[in-house]
Amino acid sequence: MITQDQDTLSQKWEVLLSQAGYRITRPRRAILDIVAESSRPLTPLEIYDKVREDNPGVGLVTIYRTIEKLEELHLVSHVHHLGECQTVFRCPDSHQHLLICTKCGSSRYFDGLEVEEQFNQIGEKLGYQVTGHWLQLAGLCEACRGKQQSKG
Amino acid sequence: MITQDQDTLSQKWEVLLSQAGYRITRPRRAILDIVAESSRPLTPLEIYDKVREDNPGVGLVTIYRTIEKLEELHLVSHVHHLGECQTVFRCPDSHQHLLICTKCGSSRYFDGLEVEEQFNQIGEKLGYQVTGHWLQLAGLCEACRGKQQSKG
DNA sequence: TCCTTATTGATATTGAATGTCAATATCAAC
DNA sequence: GTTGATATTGACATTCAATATCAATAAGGA
Repeated sequence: MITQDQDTLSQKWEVLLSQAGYRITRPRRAILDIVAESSRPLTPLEIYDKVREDNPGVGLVTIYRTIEKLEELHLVSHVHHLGECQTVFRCPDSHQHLLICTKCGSSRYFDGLEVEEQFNQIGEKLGYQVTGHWLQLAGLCEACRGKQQSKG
Repeated sequence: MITQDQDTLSQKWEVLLSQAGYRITRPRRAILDIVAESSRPLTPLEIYDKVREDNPGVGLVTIYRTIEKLEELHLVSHVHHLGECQTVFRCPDSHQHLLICTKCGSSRYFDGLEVEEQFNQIGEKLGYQVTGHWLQLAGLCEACRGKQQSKG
Protein backbone atom coordinates (compact mmCIF):
# COMPACT_ATOMS: atom_id res chain seq x y z
CA MET A 1 0.00 0.00 0.00
CA ILE A 2 1.28 3.40 -1.01
CA THR A 3 1.87 5.85 1.81
CA GLN A 4 4.28 8.34 0.30
CA ASP A 5 4.17 12.10 0.48
CA GLN A 6 1.10 13.74 -0.91
CA ASP A 7 2.28 16.77 -2.75
CA THR A 8 -0.07 16.87 -5.67
CA LEU A 9 -3.71 15.99 -6.06
CA SER A 10 -2.90 13.05 -8.30
CA GLN A 11 -0.59 11.68 -5.60
CA LYS A 12 -3.40 12.01 -3.09
CA TRP A 13 -5.64 10.14 -5.47
CA GLU A 14 -3.07 7.37 -5.86
CA VAL A 15 -3.09 6.85 -2.13
CA LEU A 16 -6.86 6.78 -1.98
CA LEU A 17 -7.15 4.34 -4.86
CA SER A 18 -4.53 2.16 -3.26
CA GLN A 19 -6.29 2.32 0.10
CA ALA A 20 -9.48 1.27 -1.61
CA GLY A 21 -7.70 -1.87 -2.80
CA TYR A 22 -7.03 -0.78 -6.36
CA ARG A 23 -3.64 -1.19 -7.94
CA ILE A 24 -1.56 1.69 -9.20
CA THR A 25 -0.44 1.04 -12.74
CA ARG A 26 1.41 3.12 -15.27
CA PRO A 27 -1.67 3.86 -17.43
CA ARG A 28 -3.73 4.59 -14.36
CA ARG A 29 -1.11 6.97 -13.01
CA ALA A 30 -1.03 8.82 -16.31
CA ILE A 31 -4.80 9.21 -16.25
CA LEU A 32 -4.76 10.50 -12.68
CA ASP A 33 -2.16 13.10 -13.62
CA ILE A 34 -4.17 14.41 -16.55
CA VAL A 35 -7.51 14.52 -14.78
CA ALA A 36 -6.30 15.81 -11.44
CA GLU A 37 -4.29 18.66 -12.87
CA SER A 38 -6.78 19.76 -15.50
CA SER A 39 -8.27 23.19 -15.02
CA ARG A 40 -11.32 22.28 -17.04
CA PRO A 41 -13.70 19.34 -17.45
CA LEU A 42 -12.52 16.70 -19.90
CA THR A 43 -14.34 14.11 -21.95
CA PRO A 44 -13.15 10.51 -21.87
CA LEU A 45 -11.80 10.94 -25.39
CA GLU A 46 -9.91 14.09 -24.47
CA ILE A 47 -8.33 12.23 -21.57
CA TYR A 48 -7.55 9.35 -23.93
CA ASP A 49 -5.76 11.64 -26.38
CA LYS A 50 -3.79 13.45 -23.70
CA VAL A 51 -2.74 10.22 -21.99
CA ARG A 52 -1.58 8.70 -25.26
CA GLU A 53 0.74 11.62 -25.98
CA ASP A 54 3.14 10.12 -23.44
CA ASN A 55 1.73 6.59 -23.24
CA PRO A 56 0.83 5.52 -26.77
CA GLY A 57 -0.33 2.05 -25.83
CA VAL A 58 -3.08 2.92 -23.42
CA GLY A 59 -6.54 1.84 -24.52
CA LEU A 60 -9.78 3.77 -24.27
CA VAL A 61 -11.30 1.13 -22.05
CA THR A 62 -8.74 1.86 -19.40
CA ILE A 63 -9.83 5.49 -19.40
CA TYR A 64 -13.43 4.54 -18.75
CA ARG A 65 -12.56 2.06 -16.05
CA THR A 66 -10.33 4.51 -14.24
CA ILE A 67 -12.98 7.24 -14.39
CA GLU A 68 -15.39 4.70 -12.93
CA LYS A 69 -13.17 4.18 -9.93
CA LEU A 70 -12.46 7.86 -9.43
CA GLU A 71 -16.17 8.49 -9.50
CA GLU A 72 -16.84 5.68 -7.05
CA LEU A 73 -14.43 7.33 -4.61
CA HIS A 74 -16.06 10.73 -5.22
CA LEU A 75 -12.83 12.18 -6.57
CA VAL A 76 -14.36 13.28 -9.83
CA SER A 77 -17.89 13.90 -10.94
CA HIS A 78 -19.71 14.30 -14.21
CA VAL A 79 -20.26 17.82 -15.33
CA HIS A 80 -22.67 19.28 -17.80
CA HIS A 81 -20.73 21.22 -20.38
CA LEU A 82 -21.46 22.08 -24.00
CA GLY A 83 -24.07 19.39 -24.32
CA GLU A 84 -21.68 16.76 -23.05
CA CYS A 85 -22.78 14.49 -20.27
CA GLN A 86 -19.75 12.30 -19.75
CA THR A 87 -17.43 15.20 -19.15
CA VAL A 88 -15.43 14.67 -15.99
CA PHE A 89 -13.92 17.08 -13.51
CA ARG A 90 -12.33 16.77 -10.10
CA CYS A 91 -14.57 17.11 -7.07
CA PRO A 92 -14.02 19.62 -4.30
CA ASP A 93 -13.53 18.34 -0.77
CA SER A 94 -16.86 19.62 0.44
CA HIS A 95 -20.10 20.17 -1.38
CA GLN A 96 -19.55 23.12 -3.67
CA HIS A 97 -20.83 24.33 -6.98
CA LEU A 98 -19.14 24.79 -10.28
CA LEU A 99 -18.65 27.85 -12.43
CA ILE A 100 -17.61 27.02 -16.00
CA CYS A 101 -16.37 29.28 -18.73
CA THR A 102 -18.59 28.67 -21.73
CA LYS A 103 -15.74 29.45 -24.09
CA CYS A 104 -12.62 27.70 -22.82
CA GLY A 105 -14.16 25.47 -20.18
CA SER A 106 -11.87 26.61 -17.38
CA SER A 107 -13.71 25.90 -14.16
CA ARG A 108 -13.79 26.99 -10.54
CA TYR A 109 -15.66 25.69 -7.54
CA PHE A 110 -17.36 28.05 -5.14
CA ASP A 111 -19.37 27.84 -1.95
CA GLY A 112 -20.98 30.22 0.47
CA LEU A 113 -24.36 30.04 -1.22
CA GLU A 114 -27.14 29.75 1.33
CA VAL A 115 -29.88 28.22 -0.68
CA GLU A 116 -30.54 24.84 0.89
CA GLU A 117 -33.26 26.19 3.16
CA GLN A 118 -34.97 27.85 0.18
CA PHE A 119 -34.77 24.58 -1.73
CA ASN A 120 -36.44 22.69 1.08
CA GLN A 121 -39.23 25.21 1.28
CA ILE A 122 -39.89 24.98 -2.45
CA GLY A 123 -40.03 21.22 -2.16
CA GLU A 124 -42.53 21.38 0.68
CA LYS A 125 -44.74 23.70 -1.28
CA LEU A 126 -44.80 21.31 -4.23
CA GLY A 127 -45.11 18.16 -2.18
CA TYR A 128 -41.59 16.93 -2.83
CA GLN A 129 -38.98 15.93 -0.33
CA VAL A 130 -35.85 17.58 -1.70
CA THR A 131 -32.91 15.18 -1.51
CA GLY A 132 -30.37 16.94 -3.66
CA HIS A 133 -29.72 19.77 -5.99
CA TRP A 134 -27.66 20.45 -8.98
CA LEU A 135 -26.37 23.93 -9.63
CA GLN A 136 -23.89 25.10 -12.19
CA LEU A 137 -23.06 28.61 -13.26
CA ALA A 138 -21.90 29.43 -16.75
CA GLY A 139 -19.97 32.50 -17.72
CA LEU A 140 -16.90 33.97 -19.33
CA CYS A 141 -13.56 33.84 -17.57
CA GLU A 142 -11.28 36.82 -17.46
CA ALA A 143 -9.06 35.61 -20.28
CA CYS A 144 -11.91 34.82 -22.66
CA ARG A 145 -13.65 38.09 -21.87
CA GLY A 146 -10.47 39.94 -22.71
CA LYS A 147 -10.14 38.24 -26.08
CA GLN A 148 -13.72 39.03 -26.95
CA GLN A 149 -13.39 42.71 -26.11
CA SER A 150 -10.08 43.18 -27.92
CA LYS A 151 -11.94 42.72 -31.17
CA GLY A 152 -13.91 46.01 -30.78
CA MET B 1 -51.40 28.44 -41.48
CA ILE B 2 -53.14 26.91 -38.50
CA THR B 3 -55.03 29.37 -36.30
CA GLN B 4 -57.52 27.17 -34.51
CA ASP B 5 -58.40 27.14 -30.82
CA GLN B 6 -55.56 26.50 -28.45
CA ASP B 7 -56.94 24.23 -25.80
CA THR B 8 -54.00 22.01 -25.07
CA LEU B 9 -50.29 22.64 -24.99
CA SER B 10 -49.71 20.43 -28.01
CA GLN B 11 -52.23 22.49 -29.96
CA LYS B 12 -50.38 25.64 -28.96
CA TRP B 13 -47.18 24.04 -30.16
CA GLU B 14 -48.77 23.13 -33.49
CA VAL B 15 -49.64 26.77 -34.04
CA LEU B 16 -46.14 27.89 -33.14
CA LEU B 17 -44.50 25.33 -35.39
CA SER B 18 -46.82 26.31 -38.18
CA GLN B 19 -46.12 30.00 -37.64
CA ALA B 20 -42.42 29.23 -37.79
CA GLY B 21 -43.00 27.81 -41.27
CA TYR B 22 -42.94 24.13 -40.33
CA ARG B 23 -45.59 21.75 -41.56
CA ILE B 24 -47.87 19.84 -39.28
CA THR B 25 -47.82 16.17 -40.13
CA ARG B 26 -49.35 13.11 -38.56
CA PRO B 27 -46.08 11.82 -37.05
CA ARG B 28 -45.17 15.27 -35.85
CA ARG B 29 -48.59 15.75 -34.26
CA ALA B 30 -48.23 12.44 -32.45
CA ILE B 31 -44.84 13.47 -31.10
CA LEU B 32 -46.15 16.83 -29.93
CA ASP B 33 -48.98 15.11 -28.07
CA ILE B 34 -46.66 12.74 -26.25
CA VAL B 35 -44.04 15.31 -25.31
CA ALA B 36 -46.40 18.15 -24.43
CA GLU B 37 -48.60 16.08 -22.18
CA SER B 38 -45.87 14.13 -20.42
CA SER B 39 -45.49 14.82 -16.73
CA ARG B 40 -41.89 13.73 -16.79
CA PRO B 41 -38.81 14.11 -19.00
CA LEU B 42 -38.59 11.57 -21.82
CA THR B 43 -35.69 10.22 -23.82
CA PRO B 44 -35.90 10.17 -27.61
CA LEU B 45 -36.33 6.40 -27.48
CA GLU B 46 -39.14 6.62 -24.95
CA ILE B 47 -40.90 9.10 -27.20
CA TYR B 48 -40.26 6.78 -30.13
CA ASP B 49 -41.86 3.83 -28.36
CA LYS B 50 -44.87 5.80 -27.15
CA VAL B 51 -45.48 7.34 -30.56
CA ARG B 52 -45.30 3.96 -32.28
CA GLU B 53 -48.00 2.52 -30.05
CA ASP B 54 -50.53 4.41 -32.14
CA ASN B 55 -48.36 5.16 -35.19
CA PRO B 56 -46.32 2.04 -35.93
CA GLY B 57 -44.62 3.44 -39.02
CA VAL B 58 -42.92 6.45 -37.49
CA GLY B 59 -39.13 6.37 -37.63
CA LEU B 60 -36.66 7.33 -34.96
CA VAL B 61 -35.17 10.03 -37.15
CA THR B 62 -38.45 11.87 -37.14
CA ILE B 63 -38.36 11.96 -33.37
CA TYR B 64 -34.95 13.58 -33.35
CA ARG B 65 -35.87 16.08 -36.02
CA THR B 66 -39.05 17.13 -34.26
CA ILE B 67 -37.25 17.51 -30.94
CA GLU B 68 -34.74 19.68 -32.77
CA LYS B 69 -37.48 22.03 -33.92
CA LEU B 70 -39.20 22.12 -30.55
CA GLU B 71 -35.89 23.00 -28.98
CA GLU B 72 -35.21 25.67 -31.56
CA LEU B 73 -38.53 27.32 -30.64
CA HIS B 74 -37.70 26.98 -26.93
CA LEU B 75 -40.70 24.76 -26.33
CA VAL B 76 -38.67 21.93 -24.82
CA SER B 77 -35.26 21.75 -23.27
CA HIS B 78 -32.80 19.06 -22.35
CA VAL B 79 -32.92 17.93 -18.79
CA HIS B 80 -30.37 16.16 -16.66
CA HIS B 81 -32.00 13.04 -15.28
CA LEU B 82 -30.60 9.68 -14.23
CA GLY B 83 -27.38 10.19 -16.14
CA GLU B 84 -29.26 10.95 -19.32
CA CYS B 85 -28.38 14.03 -21.29
CA GLN B 86 -30.78 13.85 -24.19
CA THR B 87 -33.85 13.65 -21.99
CA VAL B 88 -36.41 16.20 -23.09
CA PHE B 89 -39.09 18.09 -21.18
CA ARG B 90 -41.39 20.97 -21.96
CA CYS B 91 -40.21 24.47 -21.09
CA PRO B 92 -42.09 26.85 -18.86
CA ASP B 93 -43.16 30.21 -20.30
CA SER B 94 -40.70 32.16 -18.21
CA HIS B 95 -37.33 31.20 -16.82
CA GLN B 96 -38.00 28.72 -14.06
CA HIS B 97 -36.26 25.79 -12.49
CA LEU B 98 -37.07 22.14 -12.42
CA LEU B 99 -37.76 19.78 -9.55
CA ILE B 100 -37.57 16.12 -10.58
CA CYS B 101 -38.60 13.05 -8.66
CA THR B 102 -35.59 10.75 -8.61
CA LYS B 103 -37.83 7.70 -8.57
CA CYS B 104 -40.61 8.21 -11.11
CA GLY B 105 -39.27 11.26 -12.89
CA SER B 106 -42.43 13.32 -12.46
CA SER B 107 -41.39 16.94 -12.71
CA ARG B 108 -42.56 20.39 -11.73
CA TYR B 109 -41.27 23.83 -12.53
CA PHE B 110 -40.93 26.46 -9.85
CA ASP B 111 -39.86 30.07 -9.59
CA GLY B 112 -39.60 32.73 -6.91
CA LEU B 113 -35.97 31.95 -6.19
CA GLU B 114 -33.96 35.14 -5.78
CA VAL B 115 -30.50 33.96 -6.53
CA GLU B 116 -29.42 35.79 -9.65
CA GLU B 117 -27.83 38.63 -7.67
CA GLN B 118 -25.90 36.12 -5.58
CA PHE B 119 -24.73 34.38 -8.74
CA ASN B 120 -23.43 37.62 -10.19
CA GLN B 121 -21.54 38.40 -7.01
CA ILE B 122 -19.88 35.00 -7.01
CA GLY B 123 -18.87 35.50 -10.59
CA GLU B 124 -17.34 38.87 -9.83
CA LYS B 125 -15.35 37.44 -6.98
CA LEU B 126 -13.89 34.73 -9.23
CA GLY B 127 -13.35 36.97 -12.22
CA TYR B 128 -16.13 35.49 -14.32
CA GLN B 129 -18.97 37.27 -16.01
CA VAL B 130 -21.92 35.06 -15.22
CA THR B 131 -24.09 34.61 -18.29
CA GLY B 132 -26.34 31.79 -17.22
CA HIS B 133 -27.06 29.23 -14.61
CA TRP B 134 -28.42 25.79 -14.44
CA LEU B 135 -30.29 24.68 -11.38
CA GLN B 136 -32.24 21.51 -10.84
CA LEU B 137 -33.63 20.08 -7.66
CA ALA B 138 -34.03 16.39 -7.11
CA GLY B 139 -36.35 14.80 -4.63
CA LEU B 140 -39.16 12.37 -4.00
CA CYS B 141 -42.69 13.23 -5.05
CA GLU B 142 -45.63 12.59 -2.77
CA ALA B 143 -46.62 9.36 -4.47
CA CYS B 144 -43.15 7.84 -4.42
CA ARG B 145 -42.61 8.89 -0.83
CA GLY B 146 -45.85 7.16 0.11
CA LYS B 147 -44.80 3.90 -1.53
CA GLN B 148 -41.46 3.96 0.21
CA GLN B 149 -42.96 4.54 3.65
CA SER B 150 -45.71 1.94 3.28
CA LYS B 151 -43.04 -0.73 3.41
CA GLY B 152 -42.12 0.05 7.05
C1' DT C 1 11.31 -14.00 -5.53
C1' DC C 2 6.84 -16.11 -5.94
C1' DC C 3 1.97 -16.26 -6.72
C1' DT C 4 -2.68 -14.67 -6.66
C1' DT C 5 -5.51 -11.84 -9.08
C1' DA C 6 -6.55 -7.09 -10.54
C1' DT C 7 -5.60 -4.86 -14.66
C1' DT C 8 -4.65 -4.24 -19.41
C1' DG C 9 -5.37 -3.74 -24.41
C1' DA C 10 -6.80 -6.04 -28.67
C1' DT C 11 -10.93 -7.34 -30.54
C1' DA C 12 -15.77 -7.61 -31.18
C1' DT C 13 -20.24 -5.81 -30.22
C1' DT C 14 -23.85 -2.77 -29.11
C1' DG C 15 -26.84 0.92 -29.95
C1' DA C 16 -27.84 5.83 -29.97
C1' DA C 17 -27.30 9.57 -33.05
C1' DT C 18 -26.64 11.24 -37.65
C1' DG C 19 -26.33 11.36 -42.96
C1' DT C 20 -28.48 10.17 -47.44
C1' DC C 21 -32.17 10.05 -50.67
C1' DA C 22 -36.21 8.68 -53.33
C1' DA C 23 -41.10 8.63 -52.18
C1' DT C 24 -44.67 11.12 -50.01
C1' DA C 25 -47.61 14.56 -47.87
C1' DT C 26 -48.41 19.37 -46.69
C1' DC C 27 -50.38 23.59 -47.66
C1' DA C 28 -50.16 28.08 -50.21
C1' DA C 29 -51.61 29.58 -54.62
C1' DC C 30 -54.78 29.24 -58.08
C1' DG D 1 -61.29 21.43 -55.50
C1' DT D 2 -56.83 21.03 -57.93
C1' DT D 3 -52.06 21.88 -58.60
C1' DG D 4 -47.24 22.11 -57.64
C1' DA D 5 -43.16 23.56 -55.03
C1' DT D 6 -40.95 21.71 -51.38
C1' DA D 7 -40.74 20.33 -46.49
C1' DT D 8 -41.02 15.98 -44.50
C1' DT D 9 -40.80 11.13 -44.09
C1' DG D 10 -38.84 6.47 -43.25
C1' DA D 11 -35.80 2.90 -44.98
C1' DC D 12 -31.17 2.23 -45.15
C1' DA D 13 -26.38 2.96 -44.25
C1' DT D 14 -22.91 4.91 -41.38
C1' DT D 15 -20.50 6.74 -37.53
C1' DC D 16 -18.54 6.35 -33.18
C1' DA D 17 -18.81 6.46 -28.15
C1' DA D 18 -19.58 3.08 -24.73
C1' DT D 19 -19.49 -1.63 -23.24
C1' DA D 20 -18.39 -6.80 -23.17
C1' DT D 21 -15.02 -10.48 -23.65
C1' DC D 22 -10.74 -12.70 -22.69
C1' DA D 23 -5.96 -14.20 -22.87
C1' DA D 24 -1.67 -11.90 -21.56
C1' DT D 25 0.46 -9.01 -18.26
C1' DA D 26 1.88 -6.72 -14.18
C1' DA D 27 0.99 -5.14 -9.29
C1' DG D 28 2.04 -5.88 -4.77
C1' DG D 29 1.30 -8.80 -0.49
C1' DA D 30 3.53 -12.83 1.40
